[in-house]
Amino acid sequence: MIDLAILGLLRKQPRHGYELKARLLELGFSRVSFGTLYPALRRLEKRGLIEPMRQSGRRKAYRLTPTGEEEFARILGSAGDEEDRRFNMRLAFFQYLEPAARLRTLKRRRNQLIGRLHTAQAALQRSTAEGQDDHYTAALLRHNIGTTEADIDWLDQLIAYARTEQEAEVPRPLGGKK
Amino acid sequence: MIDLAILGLLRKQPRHGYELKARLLELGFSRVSFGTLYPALRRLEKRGLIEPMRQSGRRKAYRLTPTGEEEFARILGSAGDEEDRRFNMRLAFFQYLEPAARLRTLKRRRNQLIGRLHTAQAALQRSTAEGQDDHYTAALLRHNIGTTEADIDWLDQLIAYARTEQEAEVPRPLGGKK
DNA sequence: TAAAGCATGTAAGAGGTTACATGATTGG
DNA sequence: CCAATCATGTAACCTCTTACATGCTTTA
Repeated sequence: MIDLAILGLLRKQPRHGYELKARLLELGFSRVSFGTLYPALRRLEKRGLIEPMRQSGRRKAYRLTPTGEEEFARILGSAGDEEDRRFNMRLAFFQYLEPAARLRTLKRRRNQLIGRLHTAQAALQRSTAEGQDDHYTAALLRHNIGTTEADIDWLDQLIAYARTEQEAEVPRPLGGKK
Repeated sequence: MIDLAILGLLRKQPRHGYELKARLLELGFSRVSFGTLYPALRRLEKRGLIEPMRQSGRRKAYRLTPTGEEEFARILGSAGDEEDRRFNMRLAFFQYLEPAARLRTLKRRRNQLIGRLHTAQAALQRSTAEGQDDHYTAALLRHNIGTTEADIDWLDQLIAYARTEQEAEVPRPLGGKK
C-alpha cells in the first residue's frame, strides 16, 4: 500500500516525506503515519526504486528511478479482490494504467461490490425476519447496503467513462462488441 | 478490533469460531480471517474473558465470563478518534453502551467527519484551481466528499435517535438543555 | 465412498501504529 | 526569543494476512 502510494506520487513529481503525507491526506488516506512513511522511503531507496535529490535545508526530496517506474507499473497492474482503501489508492493512479486494464479493474471491483451487496441484503432480511437486532445494528446493516449501492453507482459512472476512453483509443476494431 | 468483535458477539449468545466469522461477514466486516480469529479466541480464553462450553462434534462454542463482560464494557466505552471500521464495530454493539456515552461517541465521530470533509473540500478546490489532476483523481476527490457527507447525514439521524432515547430515560431533569 | 463444505488450528512474516527523540525554520 | 510548525528518523510492539495442515460431517 505505502509503496504504491509513494511510487505513484513520485511518478508525477519529486517530493519529500512531509509533502507525501500531506498529499495522501488530501487524497483521503488520512491515517498514514511517519513511522510508516520514512522507513518505507529508506526501503525503497535501498531497493533502487527511488533516489534522493539535492537536499534543500532539512528537506530530502526523492524522485522515481527508471527501475522504480517499472516496479510501479507492475504493482499498479496486479490487482485482485482487495480492500476498499487499496482500490481507492489504485484509482488515484489510474492515469498511469492502460485503458484496457482500467476497465478490467473497474469491472472486477464492481463484481466484488455486487457480492458484498447481496451479503448485506441477505443479512438485513434475515435480521428483519427474526426481528432480533437492536436499532443500531439494524441501522448499520441498512447503512452498509446504502454505501455499497452508492459505490456501485459511482463505479458505473467510472466504467462508462473508461469505455468512452477505450473507444476513443481503438478507432474501429471491425464490428460491434462480439 | 477482533477482541471487541468477539466479546461483543458472545455477549449476546455463545458461538463457535466459524459462526463468529459468518456473523462478522453479515455485519460488513468482510476481511476477518481464521488466522486472526482462532488465535484471538485462545488469547481471550487464557485471559479468562471467555470460556469454552460443551463441544458438540468438532464445534467449540465459547461464552463470555463475568470478567469478559467487564472488559468488553471497558473497551466499548473507551473511544477516541478512530478508523471507520472500528467505529462501525463499536456501533454494532451500541445496545450495550449507556445512552449518554452513545451520544458522546456519535458527536465525537461527527466532529471527526466534519474535519475530514473540510480537508476533502479544500483538496478539491485546490485541485480544480490548479487544474492539474486527471479525471480519476478528481473523481476520487469528489467521491470522498460525497461519502463523507452521506456519513454525516447518517450520523445526524443516529444522533437524533440517541437524543430521544436519552430524553425518554431521564424523565425531566429540571430545565431545558443547560 | 468421494466430494464439498464445515471446522479448527499453527507459523512466518508483512505491514502498520505508537511513542519517542531530535533539530530547523518561521512568525508574532 | 518563544511557540508553533515543519521535518526526519528509530524502536518496540501489535495486529492481521497468507499459506499451510488437519480432520469431521453431510449428501449425492
